[in-house]
Amino acid sequence: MNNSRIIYKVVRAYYEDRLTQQEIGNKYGISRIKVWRLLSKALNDKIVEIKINTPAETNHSLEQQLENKYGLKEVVVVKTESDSQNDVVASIGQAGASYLLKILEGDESLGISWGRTILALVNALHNSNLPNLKIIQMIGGLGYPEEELSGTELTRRMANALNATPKILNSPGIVATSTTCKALKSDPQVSSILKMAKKSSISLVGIGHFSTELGSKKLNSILSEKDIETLGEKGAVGDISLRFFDKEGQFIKDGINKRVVGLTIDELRNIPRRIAIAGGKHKLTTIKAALKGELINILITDKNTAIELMK
Amino acid sequence: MNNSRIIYKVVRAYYEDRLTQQEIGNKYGISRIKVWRLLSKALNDKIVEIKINTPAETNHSLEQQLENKYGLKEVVVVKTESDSQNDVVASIGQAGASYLLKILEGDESLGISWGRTILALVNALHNSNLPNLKIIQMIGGLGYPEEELSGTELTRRMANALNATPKILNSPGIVATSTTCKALKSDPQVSSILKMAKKSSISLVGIGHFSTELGSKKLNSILSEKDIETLGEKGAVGDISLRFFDKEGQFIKDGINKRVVGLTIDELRNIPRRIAIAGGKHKLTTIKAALKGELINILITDKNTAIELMK
DNA sequence: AAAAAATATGTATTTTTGTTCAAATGTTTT
DNA sequence: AAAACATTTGAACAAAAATACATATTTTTT
Repeated sequence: MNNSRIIYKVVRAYYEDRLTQQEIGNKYGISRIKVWRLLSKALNDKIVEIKINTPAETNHSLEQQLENKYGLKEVVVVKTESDSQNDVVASIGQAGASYLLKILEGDESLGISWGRTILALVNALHNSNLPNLKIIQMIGGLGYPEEELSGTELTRRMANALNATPKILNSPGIVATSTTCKALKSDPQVSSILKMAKKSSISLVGIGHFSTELGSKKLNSILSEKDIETLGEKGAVGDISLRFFDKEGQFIKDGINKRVVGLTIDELRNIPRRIAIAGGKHKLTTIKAALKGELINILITDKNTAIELMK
Repeated sequence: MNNSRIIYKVVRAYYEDRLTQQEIGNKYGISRIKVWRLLSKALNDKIVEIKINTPAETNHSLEQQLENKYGLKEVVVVKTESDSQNDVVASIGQAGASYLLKILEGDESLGISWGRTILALVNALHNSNLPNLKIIQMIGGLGYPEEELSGTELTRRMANALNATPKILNSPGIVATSTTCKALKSDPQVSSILKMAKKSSISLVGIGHFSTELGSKKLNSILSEKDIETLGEKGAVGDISLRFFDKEGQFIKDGINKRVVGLTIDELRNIPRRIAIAGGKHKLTTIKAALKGELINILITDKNTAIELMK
């Protein structure tokens, strides 16, 4: 057998099956020393890579200050490498993943929304084994389904990583007319998931930034121009699972609410532990609003945002 | 010192600095056996993770058939796990990364475009050390600059991973008027980068799929509706670095070409080694067209696409 | 505060891994 | 085809890591 093929078998046997070099040698009929040489080569050629997961450094005093100021159950403040949106998202995603793994008991329901930050969290999750945990998609599909960050994909991937059960909401997140929406909501498949979502003990959401300008690309492809206009006029600054609110965190009443397939704002607010994961400069006003409206009670954010929130 | 802090020091010392457990024990004043226990714990708690990079399996006979049929310099055909766009992109990205590392001599210029597939490639790159390599951004910034897949970000990240020199094109990829475009192109900063790009010995591009329908979201946010309409009328099926072509791979002449800050189609075609990385069902026609027009001469794709291309 | 239980630590021993060196095999040059 | 050179191989040894077991320390319970 060719070296280049056997090296992968050896590497697997050593690191995954935890056999000794001698055992591997016997198994494949090569000398122990050759096994060792293949393993060295693998390390050298980066066929195996060793990754050290340094935990995000947190800032305890800021966390407590924020908890007190806004009356939150828990706050996680991570120091970020740089202020670039990419870094911030990756860091809070990682911190969010650790936090989640820490608090999950294994026998509960977790409703999740969607977005870049949640994607980062999912990417940072280590594999775990929580077979009695349900991951529930709280909002219908948004964006393009082939995208990594579609709610469905995120739900599936998260459930996969945790070895939990995914509960997929088989519906678009927002539809053209309230009639369609009603019809969907009365569909047994959809309604059963929404019922479950409503009873979740924990929710995990991103906080969407709203602006009538370009730049809020996320929404541009989802909402019509007219929707954006009316929401803007009514003072929307952001959304959680497509429920929009103004800068005081007050819910915005609008026809759009009758076209969203997902939990209502009250149902969202009724979930006992509501984790939001959001950070970055441009989200400051929106996060503040969500806190004021008590839409969430657990916040995972970056240090800069935390400092600004304390001002 | 607290366990939870020292464990990271120990892990670093062991895996990064390659000290023995005894040496680490002496260094931090703890017993060798305790060092061992910390290391076990680290492994258990996934503070260290061991990643095995299985190379993408390739299909040699298909590769050769494609090389012959289309007269290509080289073809890489990867087997993918599933047909989902995510999987395909990740797999060809990985294969592209290996291919690139294999062919790079270390003393050349590599022009790159942008897109999801190139992002996947960059993500799959191992760190390397090619200080004499230049990574040149061939097309101005597109999409939202804070996005991971902006050309600038990709160029920077790739250069970073390879320890090469990034050459950033400080300009939008497409502008509103040909006058602006001319002005930009005459800017010394921009023109010097474009000159370098033109002389690259290798180019690495994605193949953009064009359609007048929704779904081609990539372009929707970049081109105006009018642009899309006229391109559609002229039979555009795709683009490479925003140079559009029809289903025969023939370049589409249109006013839009005077508004693109990037290499011209001829300049692109003059680069000796033109690597395209693209796959997935919906890109079939577009890839075929690019091959017919000899816009590329090296192709990295997935098995399904390869089979379809052979029909 | 004493007893019980759980957790942490260290010594001694066994097992596994890493290194050296000389012989064997393969490759290139003349 | 022989010589010169490079590469691969495995036995023997040295070094390091893993385990078992006994003891000490801390935490929890009574």
